[in-house]
Amino acid sequence: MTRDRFDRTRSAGYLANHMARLFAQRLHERIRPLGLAPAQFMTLLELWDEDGLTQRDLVDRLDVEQATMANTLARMERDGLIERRAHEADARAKTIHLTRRARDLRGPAEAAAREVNAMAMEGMEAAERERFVVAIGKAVEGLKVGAQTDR
Amino acid sequence: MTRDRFDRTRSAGYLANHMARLFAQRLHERIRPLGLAPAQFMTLLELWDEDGLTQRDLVDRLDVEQATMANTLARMERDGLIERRAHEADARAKTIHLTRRARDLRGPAEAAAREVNAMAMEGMEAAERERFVVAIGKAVEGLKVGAQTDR
DNA sequence: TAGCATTGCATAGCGCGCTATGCAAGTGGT
DNA sequence: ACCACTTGCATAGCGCGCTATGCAATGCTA
Repeated sequence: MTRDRFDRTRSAGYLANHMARLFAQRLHERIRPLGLAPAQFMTLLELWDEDGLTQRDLVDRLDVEQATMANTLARMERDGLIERRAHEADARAKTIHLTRRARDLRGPAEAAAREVNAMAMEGMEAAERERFVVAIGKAVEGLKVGAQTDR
Repeated sequence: MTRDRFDRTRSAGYLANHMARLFAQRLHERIRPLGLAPAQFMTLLELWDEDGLTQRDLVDRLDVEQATMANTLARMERDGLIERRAHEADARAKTIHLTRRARDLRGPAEAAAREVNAMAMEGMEAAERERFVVAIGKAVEGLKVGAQTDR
């Protein structure tokens, strides 16, 4: 018996990838004039809320690998968005602090992100948007559970 | 007046990025044993359906940049998944053909993808899953419309 | 307190998005 | 036939995911 052909246009995974690429493109073209890239914006969202976090804190909150965050922070430091200072109690760690420049970008950058979110959900009613966000959350949970736990 | 704080856990764009990373991770860990990476699998989905496409065809169907596809195809050729032959009518173009090895991977690779999709939608009812896929489609449309058209 | 495991971070290497370029081959208009 | 425009592809360079390593600082425990 022949299996159904795999239809990428109905595959949640394929669609999720496509959607995420488009989100990143629309966001990037709007925040590039500010000197920002998507992962930097994501990182700033945390730091705008709470300054002085460690790399470890950011890794935990944003769910990326430590090496990924290390590189993103290196680019942000290079671009004058953050400074790293010695941690008070732990000589291994460093605390991350925003520069004036980074602080000033909050308004325009968040506005850009809201704009992109609005574009994406333009064709949905309020209740539909709500369900959409909830559903993505469920998918995230389902996919997290399946992570390799054996390390 | 102070704007609402931007809450990433309720931002469609942030969630979309997170979900897509998780989808890619789960898929990759399942198809890595087959010698495949996610973008290669995506490309194979088209070629399993129709062999002998050109790079241009793949770019149009999968909505990635030409340069991205060129690199993905180079890796696939290096890994013995495809061969490129001279196009019959156009000396600039090449047609892409699957190797035996690539053809044989269809079953296990598609099974892996179905498995990951199932994980993601485990916590949803049938109707909810349907709405989810439809909603992602709407988001894709909304985000595509906003693409820079001025080139 | 000496020794070992854990933790925080950096770095190398690779997949895969993107933009920007460049070249050769095809096409259309005069 | 010629020239300009377009089209198909390759390449360089960069952002940002990932795994795998390595090192120094910390913590735990015998």
